[in-house]
Amino acid sequence: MQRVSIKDVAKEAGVSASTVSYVLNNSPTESISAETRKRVMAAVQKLGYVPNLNARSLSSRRSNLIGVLIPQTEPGKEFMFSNPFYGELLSAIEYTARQHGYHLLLSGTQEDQGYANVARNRGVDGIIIVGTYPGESLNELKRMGVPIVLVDSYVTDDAFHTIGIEDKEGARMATRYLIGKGHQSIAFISGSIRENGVNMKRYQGYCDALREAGLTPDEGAIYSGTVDYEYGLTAARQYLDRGRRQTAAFITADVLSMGFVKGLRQQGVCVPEDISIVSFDDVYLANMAYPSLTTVHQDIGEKGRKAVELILEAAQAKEHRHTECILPLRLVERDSVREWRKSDD
Amino acid sequence: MQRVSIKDVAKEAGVSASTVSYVLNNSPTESISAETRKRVMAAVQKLGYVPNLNARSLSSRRSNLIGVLIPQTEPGKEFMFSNPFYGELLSAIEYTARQHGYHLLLSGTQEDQGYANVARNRGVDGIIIVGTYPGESLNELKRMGVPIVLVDSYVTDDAFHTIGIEDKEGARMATRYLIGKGHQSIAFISGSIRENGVNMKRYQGYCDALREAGLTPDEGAIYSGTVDYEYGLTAARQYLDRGRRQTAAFITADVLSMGFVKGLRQQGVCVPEDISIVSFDDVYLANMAYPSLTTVHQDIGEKGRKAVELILEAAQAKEHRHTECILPLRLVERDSVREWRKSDD
DNA sequence: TTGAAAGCGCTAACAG
DNA sequence: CTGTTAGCGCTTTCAA
Repeated sequence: MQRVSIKDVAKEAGVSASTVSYVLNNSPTESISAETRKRVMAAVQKLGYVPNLNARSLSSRRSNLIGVLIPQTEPGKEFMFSNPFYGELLSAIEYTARQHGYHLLLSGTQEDQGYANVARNRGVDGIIIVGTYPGESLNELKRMGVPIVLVDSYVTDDAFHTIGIEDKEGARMATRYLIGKGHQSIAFISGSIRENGVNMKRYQGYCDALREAGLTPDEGAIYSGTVDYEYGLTAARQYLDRGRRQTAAFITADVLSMGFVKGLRQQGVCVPEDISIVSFDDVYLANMAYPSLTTVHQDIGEKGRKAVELILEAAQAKEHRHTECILPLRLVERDSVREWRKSDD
Repeated sequence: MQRVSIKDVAKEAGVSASTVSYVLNNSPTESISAETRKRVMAAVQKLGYVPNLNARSLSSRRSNLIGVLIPQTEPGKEFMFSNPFYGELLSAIEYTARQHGYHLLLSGTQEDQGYANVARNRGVDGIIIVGTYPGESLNELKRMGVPIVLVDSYVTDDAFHTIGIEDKEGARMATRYLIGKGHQSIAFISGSIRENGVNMKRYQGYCDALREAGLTPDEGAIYSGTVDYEYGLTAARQYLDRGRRQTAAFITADVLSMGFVKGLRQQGVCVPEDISIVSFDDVYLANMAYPSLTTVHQDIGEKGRKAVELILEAAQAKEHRHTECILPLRLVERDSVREWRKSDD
């Protein structure tokens, strides 16, 4: 039972409530005598007082709460984490926030009423949004006046801070790697390719790499669906149905690769013997997989950390200064690619 | 900018603030004329009013917030989700909570100050705790007077509601299955075996099954560490070091199995040819794995849903009534087990 | 260096 | 059926 309030502490310490507040907040404007401070702390200790953060944010207009919005992959589907990427990211966010004395208000996407209310409701100090959202929802949020960090979105609006990775370059790197291994026909497998989305950029990088090598991107080599294991299976089926035309695939997420590999294996097609794969993300799955996945590594932990830091900085800053942060990528070589020579065809 | 308050709405609608409050809360004690209600709703709409939940919970003592406590596997380690089980569970919790108009306050374990403060701070309406915690921390929470649901804990204290699975029976089922396939020497691989923890129960179930079959549990067949991929690798090394004495293993988590299988493969030992495995959880990993894992399936989604429902029910109830919920398990046969005959030895 | 007082935005008796 | 009033627990001028 939360019974003890600041008044109780004040009484116990023989001071006023405001004094207690000063002590607890290390108020910079007011200075408190060491003696008083000690008495107050003693009272706090004795009564086991814990400030009520709701009341605090009501009067101070700071909540020490960060709202986190994670996409619900499929509308109506309850599973937020069909991609372990989100779990890893959320972990990093939670940890960093906690280190800074912030708590997390977690929410999946609310199709009906939008997230804006949730956030306003609770007076969050900032919002971290993962993934791509319809522009309207974002506009709603924009008007809230709290810092917003977009993770992995290419929405360009100075109202938002963004944190992302070199998607295009990463895709280029992956594709070029495959080409370097002798592959001439390379599939592109991804979630939906949307404007402002990461898959669009990755698709561009993929095309760039092909063209650089004098190859022509082929419509029939594109597989696009949702970012989950199931679609990986589906893509495998499609790949087989279309006649196994490519000797390699660049797949934009490790979960997708998992499904793809599995789907192929069910039909007796082997990775990397029959088809080589370079994947993307390097979530822990990539290593667990068999064969372990050669993949474009991104620093998910850093992404989460940065996201929180951006929020915190922005909350401090007097005027809004748009910040953009791009994290580097690197290719991790594992076992899902093999050299392809003319003679293999 | 959250500028519009209940007063603004009241003014706009030409009524008092309390009337607005009544309308918005569908207050059962007060009845409002259809006319007034309409005017208020119109004003709300027009001004884009969203109630401030902090203020609301300050006066009503209900926050519509559920605290969720997820274990940080290793102290100091920032990764909350080294086991996808947590991600799946959290998804279900979040989704269910949202359907009921609740939000989630997410926190990893705070070694230093305990979670009690976090919860009290924010005045959560209930707390869902996943995993096993030191008794002292729980006692602190107990005194808070909000419903608490323990997920997967065998702490027996009427102050808490619990939701779990038939751990012992599940382990027995798994082990018996292996025995049925002709295995006489079966390893037990798990996270730390702690009092009140699930692994203790599973260990018991494992032993029971052995004894039922006239076999004797063997100290040397026990591998116990942390519930993550890395320990799976380690266990594999240990298994090999100890001379590959068992022809099968019951492993208490799919992530662990992933590591174990991988660790074995690195040394050229194959599943199920050289050793059979029955795992536990049936997270999505189990299916992705190669070979896909024969595992004890638990309904993680249901676990999350029930946890939220228990909180909600308890919050409604006038007097505390201890509730306990045990979910059933079933074995899912996949590809990680093979029949073992005498001649194979 | 401290305290009094006002108020953050909302709810909940209690009147009327 | 609706308004008045008094807080919820805290912060924050302003004065002393």
